[in-house]
Amino acid sequence: MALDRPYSAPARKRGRVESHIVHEIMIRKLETRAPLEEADKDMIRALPFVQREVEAGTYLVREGTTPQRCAFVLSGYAFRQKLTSDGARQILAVMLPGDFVDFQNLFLSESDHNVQALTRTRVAELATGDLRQVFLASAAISKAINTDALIESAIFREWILNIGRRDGRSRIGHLLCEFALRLRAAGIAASPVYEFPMTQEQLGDAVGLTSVHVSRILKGLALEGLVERRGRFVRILDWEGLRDASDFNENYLHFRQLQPA
Amino acid sequence: MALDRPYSAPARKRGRVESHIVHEIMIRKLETRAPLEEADKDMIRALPFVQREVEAGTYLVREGTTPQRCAFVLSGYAFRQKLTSDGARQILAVMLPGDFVDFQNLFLSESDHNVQALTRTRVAELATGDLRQVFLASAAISKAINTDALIESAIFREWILNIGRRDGRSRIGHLLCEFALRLRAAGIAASPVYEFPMTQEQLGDAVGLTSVHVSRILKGLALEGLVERRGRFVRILDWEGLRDASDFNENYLHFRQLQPA
DNA sequence: CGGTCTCTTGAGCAGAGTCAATGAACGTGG
DNA sequence: CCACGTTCATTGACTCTGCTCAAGAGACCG
Repeated sequence: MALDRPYSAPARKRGRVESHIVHEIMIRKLETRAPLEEADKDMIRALPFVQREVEAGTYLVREGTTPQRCAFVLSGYAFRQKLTSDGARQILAVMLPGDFVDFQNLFLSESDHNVQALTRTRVAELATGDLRQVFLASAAISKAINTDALIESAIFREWILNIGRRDGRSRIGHLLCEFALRLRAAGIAASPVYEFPMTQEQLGDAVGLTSVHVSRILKGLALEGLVERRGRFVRILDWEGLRDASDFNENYLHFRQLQPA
Repeated sequence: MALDRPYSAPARKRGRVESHIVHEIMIRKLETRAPLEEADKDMIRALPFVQREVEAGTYLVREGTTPQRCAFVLSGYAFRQKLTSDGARQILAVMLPGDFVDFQNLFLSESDHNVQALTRTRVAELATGDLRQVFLASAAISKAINTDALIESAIFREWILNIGRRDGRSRIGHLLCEFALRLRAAGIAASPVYEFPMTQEQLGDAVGLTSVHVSRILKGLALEGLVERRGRFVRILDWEGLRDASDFNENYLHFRQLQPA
């Protein structure tokens, strides 16, 4: 499989994000999860990191290992993945620019799944130990990190429902709706009608279908005028129609998740 | 459906756990997630709670509401659940005695799923606001709560893999293996070979199958000598055999999850 | 411009669903 | 303590969604 590249892919120089900007992007992300004081922000600004660009397929976390670094996605996409013993792959989550990859492992000794780059991806890597320290040192940051992990959990739950109880057409549509809204929330796409680079095999691995069946479903959705297909990109044409066809309700994404007091 | 009882089922008096014991049980649970200082334990001991026993089917959390109380399971079982628009139910998680029900909603304003009692269940209910306060006041407690939520996330991920990429027989077997180990870890069953009270419809809703098909699969597993069936209980007879047939690997349960430093 | 991925399409198959009817188990009230 | 109603489990017959296998066509990249 083309996605099985070794861990240390060559870092690239181009596209590098200015160092102090990286910290501000991280802070902006955490502030969407919980309000931060200036002192909290300074703790984030003090975190050292290494920036690198990795090829599609590069492993960022391997199942069974203890992650020493936590990547923060600057550009490109990454995904969580796990295999059955007979080699079937299930994609568990997709991470967009502005997502921290490894809050899920922050206090667990061994990762229970793999994380790979979906496309060529630029990440800033923090030391997991540093992250644990700021978690323990600041109540506001621990709240933000915890909230972020809880929102990812909410998405896991919706995926269980999606895969367990919806038919193929709804599953695919639901996934596309989710990406559209998350891309918009991350400031990557201006409208909910957008496109996303994933092969049909990857789409299938994310919703528990084969690539052959995904191809047929996408063809059907295109014939209905709901989506448009161009290579490994899918574009949503009719947001309302796709949302209705997919039983999609955005509540689980918790865009307005801050609890009252 | 018999499970649709109103929120406030009558509380019962019998089986009541002595009040100070409840706090110690909570502390013991949190200590399996992170070490606590005496000061942390005292904060837990200071938390007021209400004890009540609810019938099977009673809702502990409703989707779309803001939970004001967080239940802690003293005896019996509870489960998370979510419905599609055409009424199909997916069970997302099962909670055992010693589990906190609502860390998943601690910092989210609206619950994205329902929680119901699976059997008659005794719970201690804490005020969500109190819990948030101790989270913010103690780094050790916030670490314990966060770790607990991360382990539940790890189980969500495994369920996505289970439902998305395993056949019916493995799905059911996998679920039974998981319960066996979690029951043992919770000190409820002495060996991994134990039984669990769930109807076949509930089993099906947990793994994305119909009750009819679950019935056929259980019959098959019984014929193979892997499990024994008695009414709504299933008992594992051949642990090794079932584990192999189910592609089960306990790593995702993170029984030894405490990270080094 | 050749090789490798990816996508498409057909044909046949099978795992799981649906519908329906019967039987067993259980809890409760008379 | 028995009768009854309800819930749960079982089984058969039939259907269908989604899988497998396979071949060929694009598309993309170096």
